[in-house]
Amino acid sequence: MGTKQQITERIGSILRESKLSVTETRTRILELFMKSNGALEHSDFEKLAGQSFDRVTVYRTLQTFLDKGIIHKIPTTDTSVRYALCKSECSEHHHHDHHIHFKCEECGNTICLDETDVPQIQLPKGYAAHNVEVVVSGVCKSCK
Amino acid sequence: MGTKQQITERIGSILRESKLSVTETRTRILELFMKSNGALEHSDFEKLAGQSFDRVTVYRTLQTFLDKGIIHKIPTTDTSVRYALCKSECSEHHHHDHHIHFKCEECGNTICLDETDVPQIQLPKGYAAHNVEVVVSGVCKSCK
DNA sequence: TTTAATTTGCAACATTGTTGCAAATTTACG
DNA sequence: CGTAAATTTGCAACAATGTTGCAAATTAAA
Repeated sequence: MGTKQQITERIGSILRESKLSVTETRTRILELFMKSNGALEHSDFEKLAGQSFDRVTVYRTLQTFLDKGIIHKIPTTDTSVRYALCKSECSEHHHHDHHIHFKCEECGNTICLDETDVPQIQLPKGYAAHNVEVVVSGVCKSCK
Repeated sequence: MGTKQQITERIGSILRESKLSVTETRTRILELFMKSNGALEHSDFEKLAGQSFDRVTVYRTLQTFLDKGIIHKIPTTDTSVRYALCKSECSEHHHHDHHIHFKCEECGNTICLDETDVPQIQLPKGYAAHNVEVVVSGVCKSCK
């Protein structure tokens, strides 16, 4: 994980690479992503950070991070939107988010399984696939 | 598809099998599901049916249909929730929804691909899978 | 350090989802 | 068929979530 110093350093370079100003809100939101071992949704930021974040700023920050390829969305069957950090090989124009997601039914956590391959899907004739999203639900390592 | 008469008949038996009263709202919502060749979200009902549905009734009807296994949800990366009709073999306690979903980037439609198998996913050690959701996005037959 | 560009926070608003309750509709049953 | 019981609906009121414009604050550039 690294020292607090190193994390701050890493966050700074992520933001600078994306040509974004290094601000307190952005730094703290990225810290929360790095500390959490799973996906976060909008309401988590207000909870995790107390009253200190303005709702609007969180919405705009997450949207900016999405645009720059710093985070990605994870599909859900409810109205919440979950976000997770992209790996370092991702950038605004080049994504390597080809991994599956796992949602634990016990702890509710959603994590990215980077080691697990996305399966090939044999579609019916006439369909062209651009992207495959896989979300497996079950019981995770820690909850077993 | 069948005549209007036959559809009404079919809807009646779906509702009776689930021990639900056959009401006008429920009948019309099921009709919309049957006529549409894809998944519907909440706002579609207000659009498709003009002003005639009360918002609250639509929410409650969809929740009831979910509870009874008449419809199922489809994962999305936005805040909307998409619903589609289950096949006839589904019921409150016994689901056969093991199919993948396809979202067309052109027409925006989401459909169930019943013929296509859900892939086996090889999870890391320590994870137990109960359910696998797959959503493929790309271009559908009609838009090609 | 000063200026220009970016970001933030507030207010106000729009949309989406929920709850309680009385009126209306549907079902069950004589 | 007609009545009583059960279910469903619609309204009002509210709660939660997401959006926009704009002035003040912060950050970057010189």
